[in-house]
Amino acid sequence: MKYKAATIKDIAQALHLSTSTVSRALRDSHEISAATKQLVLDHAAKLNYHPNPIALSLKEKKSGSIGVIVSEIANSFFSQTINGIESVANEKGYTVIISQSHESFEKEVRTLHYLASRSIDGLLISVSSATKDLTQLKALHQYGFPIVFFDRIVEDIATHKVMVDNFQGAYNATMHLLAEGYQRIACITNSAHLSITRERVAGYVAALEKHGISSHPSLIKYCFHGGMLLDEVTAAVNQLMKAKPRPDAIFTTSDKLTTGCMRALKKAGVAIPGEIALTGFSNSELIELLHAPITVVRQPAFEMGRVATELLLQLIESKRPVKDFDTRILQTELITAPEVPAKKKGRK
Amino acid sequence: MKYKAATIKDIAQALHLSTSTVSRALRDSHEISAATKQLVLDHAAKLNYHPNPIALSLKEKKSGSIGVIVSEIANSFFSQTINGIESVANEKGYTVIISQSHESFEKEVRTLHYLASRSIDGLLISVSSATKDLTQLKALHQYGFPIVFFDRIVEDIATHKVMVDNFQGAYNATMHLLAEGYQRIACITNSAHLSITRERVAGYVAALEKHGISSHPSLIKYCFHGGMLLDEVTAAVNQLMKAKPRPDAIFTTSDKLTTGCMRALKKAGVAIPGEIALTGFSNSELIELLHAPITVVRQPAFEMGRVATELLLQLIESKRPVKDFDTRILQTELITAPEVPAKKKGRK
DNA sequence: CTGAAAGCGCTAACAC
DNA sequence: GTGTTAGCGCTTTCAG
Repeated sequence: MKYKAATIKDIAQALHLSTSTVSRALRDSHEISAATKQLVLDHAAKLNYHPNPIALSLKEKKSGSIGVIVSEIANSFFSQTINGIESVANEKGYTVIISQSHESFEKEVRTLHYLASRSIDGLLISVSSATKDLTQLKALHQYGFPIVFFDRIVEDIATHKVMVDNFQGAYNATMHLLAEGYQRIACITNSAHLSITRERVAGYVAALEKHGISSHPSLIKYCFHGGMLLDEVTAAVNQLMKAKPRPDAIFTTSDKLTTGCMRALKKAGVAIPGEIALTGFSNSELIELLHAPITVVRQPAFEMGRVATELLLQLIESKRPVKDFDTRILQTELITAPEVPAKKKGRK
Repeated sequence: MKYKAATIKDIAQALHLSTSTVSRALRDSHEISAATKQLVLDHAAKLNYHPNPIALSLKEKKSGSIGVIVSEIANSFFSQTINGIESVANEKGYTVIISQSHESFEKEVRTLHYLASRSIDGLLISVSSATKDLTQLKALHQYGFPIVFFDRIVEDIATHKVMVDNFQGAYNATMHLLAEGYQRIACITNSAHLSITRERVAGYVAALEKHGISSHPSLIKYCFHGGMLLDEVTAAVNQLMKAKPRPDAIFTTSDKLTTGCMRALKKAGVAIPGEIALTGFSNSELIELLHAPITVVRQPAFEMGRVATELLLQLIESKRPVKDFDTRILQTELITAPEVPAKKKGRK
């Protein structure tokens, strides 16, 4: 059962005009008499006429929609980013088509093809933790297809990029743990493929070194699936718990890892912050309600979405090929948990 | 800068064939010789040809996309539902266009027009808490436009609907509180416009009555914005805290209200479950990590998304007008929190 | 087996 | 000021 919309032709026939006259009247062209315009407008209203965007797209060779690929919308960081994306896109009359990769490379590629074939005008993407092969993205990019990366950047594709100062965010978080007296700080992080992983781990290592502590590879755990699989995080946590001497704190580099880690610690019966402290990246709004209201690194997600979308639309609407690309770095915020007296330990 | 895709015409010219032959070859028509087919297919591959979906849509008068309107994707329940929707839609080759109403009626109407004008083939909607005027939805529905309601149903529009047994879910939650010995149970709920509000409140009242307790209007607080505004929830909580005698438990009827209530109680310095117990609808995965791991009513969100989408596609693909509509009722699950000894009080 | 032509809804030269 | 025509990419009669 189909909804049959009124077309310009319907109006033209009813009014004994040509379609072009109607079209022009509708677009308020100066070469149409006021009388005719009124006639057309009235009839259009009566028929509840709406231009068919598909026909328009065919003609203009643009669809008015942009694609977004994130790993998971059920993730505070991404849903906040999407809100930012949506706010700019709607403002400018674009539709947003959201797709999830669920941290699977295969799903990402499929989605990519799908979106590209759905004739979107541009793409915003935060690559999956499993993405190591960039063939598809590069091909698309080489065709001149507008792409903007956000959060999880791909370094060797030259286009606009938006991210936070990952190094600094991780550095601050680790420094915070050090300042509280923790000394043996482990790190649970995402797939090593990701730019954010490298940068965040570097920040963590730098903070340790600043305190004269050398990082230990066995205390850095990479989760290939970025915490999508709880088992992976649990395994990492359990290994850390068995290390001798046992770490007294953990730094996690993403939302999913932070909550996954809490879950694993809870299951293992390890108290936070009593037995081990935890600090990590997270944009979850429930953090303050958690059993252990930990200190978190918060990213300006909404802002990131806005900026990325502005850059993308700029790319899309540019008349000539853009050759000069921006990399926008936003700042993170360290939201410190209320002091838990029992937490202090060690020297200092 | 635009990506110029190959068209059937390009292939036809290169091969000195007509566009219709190419078109047929591509669709593997039986009336094309194997040789020609091979020729066309090879060349199509070489040119990385992909049919233009917009041209197809124009012709077929269907876009292959469905619209979804929810209040907020940054809400566990809705993001899980969307995953369910996506899974069915992708399986069947449909694109999902997600829009948020942010619990605003104006935004919802704007979105509705927008989606309708973007020529989506059908709509899945969970109305906003502020929706009281159904003119737009009814108009769309009367034109024969396929719509399926989920979660927040609109009763007087005859189409497929998917929801949980709200009455039973609320009843079970309230009975759980009663069984634990709480007697003066308040209720913080959504806008009174919503079907789910009425049903959940009814379940709550029925449970109380089952225990010979009559419900008291002053203990039922309606939040018009469904918890989108924390102030609204805070005000409700504060009023309840001032009631004499003070309630010993609160039942909340949605995700946003449940967490909002926890936030408000925390700010007011009221301990859960020490000073007041809390139970409510929630699909958040962080519940078990909360300071007070409360008992929650969980909805089969993913499943709800799947079912709703199946019904919608059925509507879309039906040859003749559907007159026989389903209302699918799914069951909720009561996830009880681990016993906190201090919680028991009162008789029983 | 293949081609020519029309049409989906709309806009934009190009007439008159 | 208004009409005619062509064309966006594709499918589909209708002819050969």
